[in-house]
Amino acid sequence: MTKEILTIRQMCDTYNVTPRTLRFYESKELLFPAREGQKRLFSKRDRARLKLILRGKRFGFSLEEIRQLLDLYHIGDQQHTQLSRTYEIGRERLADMEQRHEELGLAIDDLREQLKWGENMITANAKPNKAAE
Amino acid sequence: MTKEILTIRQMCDTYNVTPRTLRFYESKELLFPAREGQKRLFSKRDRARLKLILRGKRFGFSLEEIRQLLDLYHIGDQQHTQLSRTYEIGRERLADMEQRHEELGLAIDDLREQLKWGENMITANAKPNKAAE
DNA sequence: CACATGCTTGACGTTAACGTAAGCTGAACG
DNA sequence: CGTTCAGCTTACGTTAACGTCAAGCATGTG
Repeated sequence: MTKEILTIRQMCDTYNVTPRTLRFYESKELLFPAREGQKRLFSKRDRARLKLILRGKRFGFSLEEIRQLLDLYHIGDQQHTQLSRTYEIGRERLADMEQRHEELGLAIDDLREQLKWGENMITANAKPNKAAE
Repeated sequence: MTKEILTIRQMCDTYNVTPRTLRFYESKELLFPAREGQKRLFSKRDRARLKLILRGKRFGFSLEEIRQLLDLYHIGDQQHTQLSRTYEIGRERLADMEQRHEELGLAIDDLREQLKWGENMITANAKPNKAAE
């Protein structure tokens, strides 16, 4: 069974981030580790949130955008202040992500094409000079 | 037929960026507009590059990463200094993008699930309180 | 001609997302 | 008991990607 509670260092090693980063996320209200005296303790929920944060970052979302998404994911836990507003934000983000997903697919196709080109250029060194400026 | 050459303002209006941004990209060697006296003139190729830049940004790539990709796209035009190195970078980026594409797909599914949840919570106001800490 | 318009080049300011260094605390160890 | 270690807070530093003036040409217009 995976350990229930992790120290900051264990978190860092597990998710490959620095202590500074975790404290920073806490200061920005993306994480809410418990305290044992001074020390931060990270629960399973904190880890889930961190995973979402890191994933969001890979997609180019800002921490502020990610925070809103996190609120959405933990919609059950919070007081449902402005719940429908939060929900609305979620719909928007989802649409955005779908858009990006599609664009990214196209970009990948493009790049693949381009790399085929490059392959030719390397194996054969033919450069037909298609068109002058 | 779309106009061949655009001024900086026309570029800005077309692609919804500021002059500062275009000059900045030039200073970073992402764009190479021609000059008529002092003034910058943006060709079709510049526009293509700008489109790629903006697309790359949406995927969370840094300008430096994007510059490398652009080099790749214009691999035919450049002197092929370190051509195979450039090619290699392209392969890496491609793999990276494929990875993100997949992750993004998963994230979208997750978020969709989550939003179903939220929908329940709004229509019916039932909150079963699944598990205590 | 005066002046507005559009573009130019500096150069300093700003925000996000941390990095880094200084100095304090509390448990643990020889 | 001294110190080593892990973690804490406070605070200034840094980088990327522009924003925001300031001041200077060129060109057209009343």
